[in-house]
Amino acid sequence: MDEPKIRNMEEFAAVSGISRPTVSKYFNDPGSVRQTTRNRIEQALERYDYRPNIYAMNQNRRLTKNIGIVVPYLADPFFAEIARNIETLVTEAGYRAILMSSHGKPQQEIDNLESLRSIRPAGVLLAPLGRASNRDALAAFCRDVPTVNFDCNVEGLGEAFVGHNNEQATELMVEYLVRTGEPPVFFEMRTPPNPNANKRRIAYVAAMERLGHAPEIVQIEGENWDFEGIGYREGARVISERALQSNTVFCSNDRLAIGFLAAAYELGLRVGRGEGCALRVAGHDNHPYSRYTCPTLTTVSHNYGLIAEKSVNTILSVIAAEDGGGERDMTLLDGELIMRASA
Amino acid sequence: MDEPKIRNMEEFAAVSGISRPTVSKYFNDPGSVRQTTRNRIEQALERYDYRPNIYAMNQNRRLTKNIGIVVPYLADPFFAEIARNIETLVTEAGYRAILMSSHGKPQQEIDNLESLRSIRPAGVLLAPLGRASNRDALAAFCRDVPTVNFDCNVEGLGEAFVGHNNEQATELMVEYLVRTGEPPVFFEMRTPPNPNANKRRIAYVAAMERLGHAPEIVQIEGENWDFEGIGYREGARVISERALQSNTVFCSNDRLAIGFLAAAYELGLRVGRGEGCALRVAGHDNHPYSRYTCPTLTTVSHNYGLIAEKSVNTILSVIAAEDGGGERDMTLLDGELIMRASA
DNA sequence: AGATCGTATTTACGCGCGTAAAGAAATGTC
DNA sequence: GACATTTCTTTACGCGCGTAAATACGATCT
Repeated sequence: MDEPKIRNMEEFAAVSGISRPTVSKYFNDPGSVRQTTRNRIEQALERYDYRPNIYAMNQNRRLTKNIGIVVPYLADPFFAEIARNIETLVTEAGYRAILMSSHGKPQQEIDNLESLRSIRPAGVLLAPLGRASNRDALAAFCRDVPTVNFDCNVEGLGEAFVGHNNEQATELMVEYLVRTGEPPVFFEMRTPPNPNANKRRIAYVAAMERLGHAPEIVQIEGENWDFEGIGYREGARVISERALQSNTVFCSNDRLAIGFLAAAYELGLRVGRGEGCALRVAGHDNHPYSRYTCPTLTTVSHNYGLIAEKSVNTILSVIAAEDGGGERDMTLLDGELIMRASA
Repeated sequence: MDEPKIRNMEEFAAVSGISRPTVSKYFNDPGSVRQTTRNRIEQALERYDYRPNIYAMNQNRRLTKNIGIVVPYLADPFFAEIARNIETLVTEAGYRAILMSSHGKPQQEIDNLESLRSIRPAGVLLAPLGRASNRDALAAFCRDVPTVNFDCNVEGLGEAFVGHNNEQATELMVEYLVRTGEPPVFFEMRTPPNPNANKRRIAYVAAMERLGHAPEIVQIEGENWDFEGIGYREGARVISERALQSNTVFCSNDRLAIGFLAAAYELGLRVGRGEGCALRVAGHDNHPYSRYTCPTLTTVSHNYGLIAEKSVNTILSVIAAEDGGGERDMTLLDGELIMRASA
């Protein structure tokens, strides 16, 4: 890096011996200029410290190089993990990732999208809150900005949906639990914030009936995203009231299961599949903390990597296609049984 | 909202009956125009859907309204929680928060700062990785951009530091543990990624000596940010090798403790302070998951709210002051003992 | 009523870059 | 070597807004 500070593309073009429009072309797509000129530019880039002004660029470009990522709750390591995967892929594709969390609040979700709208992103990857989401506002946003919906499906939202195959995954677990012990009861919130929960309940019922067992569902109260707290409180209640019709509990998600396990521990119930165990508990999601529960949690894993990859590829191709045309395609990725100690 | 789309500030100024420069002034600071003109602008704002182009604004403004937030590891709910607090305050102050995670990787930390630099933020709130950070690169960034360093102190970095009082907090816990049972051994990583760990070890030694006990430190191997995994693996080793000189273990942080508790559970050790318990385990941080461990984790809490508040206030005043002048001031916020079941 | 002060308006320029058009130069083809 | 083709240069304009300077206006005060 030399001393003379480069102030703008004009000056940089001068020192690299190339015209400004060509330099501009290079920055928009390095492959669009001849190899020899590209070399000259890149040599100059090593000698001088210059980067195009991002605001001036985006002001005039029809499409920015920004991709928004909106998740419902970043303090949940599950979403943090998916977001991390997506962010990496987005960056590798040469885009700038803007990560936003709705913190479980519908208004924040709207605000995030409005904020994104003002930076004119090329595309957005959106994991909606679900039940609490303002559908109309989301739909209005998706009409204006290319959007791929992931994790939590909202009918008709965005150009595509990429998510977890709740049916397959639930069936996998039910089958396993039935095969290895008492048929499970299903433990969930009465009004889950996320529609995945509904899919899982329905799949549970279907799987149980298919296997010739009567489905039993325990629906607990709780309104917010403090799933562990809800699982703990209601788990303790359900256990002490002996409201469980089976010694096997299939929680709608790992966070509820984490709370449930804490409650079981506190009440002195031994959880696991060996003798001497009073209860089997299973979860769903393969949450980052599920391997450190006591006992470690048997669960069904999302395919984190593939969900991220497919989501990013989809939004990139939508951006490249420039039209919102075509069907809204849906991709469901299969889950995998993670056998640990709790069931 | 009426039909005629407003395309720019010129048109908006026309329909609101105010000159464009005055409208510009309004958007930069609504309080800087007369009440009557302000009313007229805000009336027009309700009738027409207009927002200034963010890129054109930032291109010319000397200072943008962006504030960067960089944390070492967002998949850690501890940082997610602090980030959430900070983000909220930044937004309330009328700034746009740009949240970035270094994912535990020094190169990513540099990349984040470089990326931030290109959007010319008014200020940055930086929680560095710590030991692995590239000090020179961070320092170079802080020379150019007003920065407040938080959580993990790097000597001389930024205009100020806001963080947790590790000395006070550690002493609090040591005193409690000594008072209620056997003096604790200190369980930590030999080469912790974060300098807070060093402060805690030193404070532990000092507190033990002050109370007339010989400090005992167990240093375990492990290089990355998978603290639970390290605590689990090494906790299991230490327990089975009977390498602990006390029945009381004070873990350097909650994530290690979470792993340790999982190991103890698996090995059949009962943790807690009642009779029949083989071990007491304490942590440090009041990690969001520490209330759901088995048993629930006794720990020392950060003052999340105050750390966020003080950090944001500091960066705002640095931005307002426009100079990097003055001392680098340090704020340490006291921790609070969180008594739960594990110790 | 005139003087005074705080605001608003008018005019004008600049920011750094995208992009279009026309012509020049380099490259590839036979 | 002549030609077609690709790529670069030159020139020029526009994007939407910040901001400065000079001027005009209105409210307030004496």
